[in-house]
Amino acid sequence: MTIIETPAGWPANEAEALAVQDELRGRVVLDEPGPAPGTGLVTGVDVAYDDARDLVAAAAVVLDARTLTVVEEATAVGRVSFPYVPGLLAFREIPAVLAALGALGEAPGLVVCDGYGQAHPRRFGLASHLGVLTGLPVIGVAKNPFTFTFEEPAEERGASSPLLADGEEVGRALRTRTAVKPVFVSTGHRVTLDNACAHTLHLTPRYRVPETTRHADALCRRALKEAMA
DNA sequence: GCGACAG
DNA sequence: ATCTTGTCGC
Repeated sequence: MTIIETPAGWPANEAEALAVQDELRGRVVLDEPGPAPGTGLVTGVDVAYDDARDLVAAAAVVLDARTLTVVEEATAVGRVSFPYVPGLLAFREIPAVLAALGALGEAPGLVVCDGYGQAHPRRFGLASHLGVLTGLPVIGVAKNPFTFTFEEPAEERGASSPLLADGEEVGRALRTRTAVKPVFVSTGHRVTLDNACAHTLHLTPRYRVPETTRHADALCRRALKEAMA
């Protein structure tokens, strides 16, 4: 369990955060296919909060992409560095996520995070921001549609429908379990949307949300409780 | 202007 | 995200 340090020059308010998104947005890479699904390593990251005590805990869980077994885990705890503001989630989560990723003893491979990447009001959600700062391939799998409207995908697992913004497909509502509410996939950095959806399906052999986020979610909650005790 | 809004 | 009991289902 390492300590989270807020990066120097981290935005102190919404105006500064918006300026940072504007500045970094152009560094996103969208023309790389990304790693092949089912090969190499896949790392899930997630963050838990206790705003009353100003505490935050993050977890990074590395899985073997082929077997979906846990290969390594890392956690980090510290103080909250930004409030939750829709559209600025990255500024709240990234310091913690970077600390957890940095505590790993090996390269994370593909990173899967909760939230959006390109499917974002300014095309620079958490997954894209994390990708630009780390240089790693990153995708975002969100549990809620945020501000996007979408057509209900067919009932079968694997069915999807586009998330549109200005007529462009910035993400997909993807059914990972038959007859169950879809998840919302978008690419963050160095991965194609098709590939991001393929990865998401590989990571959901049994539950609606990816194994990576299930492990990371459980671990960061555990880390937060330990930090309080 | 008001409400909605990833986690 | 988080506050929270029981409950239906595989």
